[in-house]
Amino acid sequence: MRAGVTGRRWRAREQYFIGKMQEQVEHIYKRLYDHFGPQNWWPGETPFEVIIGAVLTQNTNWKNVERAIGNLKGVGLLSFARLSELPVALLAEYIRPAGYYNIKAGRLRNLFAMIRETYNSSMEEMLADSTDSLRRNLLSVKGIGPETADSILLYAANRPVFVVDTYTHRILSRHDLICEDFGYDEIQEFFMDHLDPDPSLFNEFHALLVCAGKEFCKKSKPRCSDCPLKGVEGI
DNA sequence: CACCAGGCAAGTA
DNA sequence: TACTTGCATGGT
Repeated sequence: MRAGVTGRRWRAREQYFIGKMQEQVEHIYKRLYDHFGPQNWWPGETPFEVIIGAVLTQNTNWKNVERAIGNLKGVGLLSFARLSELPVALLAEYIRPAGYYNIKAGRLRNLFAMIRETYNSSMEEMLADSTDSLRRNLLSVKGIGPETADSILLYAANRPVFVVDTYTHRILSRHDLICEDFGYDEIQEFFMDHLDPDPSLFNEFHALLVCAGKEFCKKSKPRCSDCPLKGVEGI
């Protein structure tokens, strides 16, 4: 009996904090949206282009990625059939502007091999797989980590998966919304536990965080004076 | 000139 | 397990 009452109180208390956290996460989104407006991130014309972009943008400015993709597009190589047959040294040359071009050429080849073996070289088949299965298969590829995998899931496959990047970690920890030592999965949970699983919301939210990071949360500027999240703190 | 960008894996102790 | 290093171009 007493245990029941305690349990109820504990649950009520827990519900209260979950509610507060939800408000907080939605509040962050609203602040960013009000300040930056809709981003409408469509990082490619086709799912395949989005996938290539996701790998090429690893620790790299998007502007450089556009150049690399432009090179491939310019010679009509931007399809799985053409690109997966291209010799790795040649692929590296085309994507040179994206930096780390030898590493990334190898990573793309690893990804192509997985698509060939697991999804019969079919984009359609791959994009029709379940979110969990596709994520596992992407993570099994050498050179595809959690952020790249989740970017593909969200931006190419339109799945409700929150993408975490260095800006996300930096912004949240500087505002004491998460612990500094939170890892990728913990940060992802922070969002996914408190938001409706809506791909377009996750898409916009991630884009807004990147936008805010670029302007107000540089590595070199420990504190920023007029960031749109000023005053927002953890509970 | 220095520092940074929408990471990831391999090496070291 | 926890920390460090290599990978590389192009912009500020």
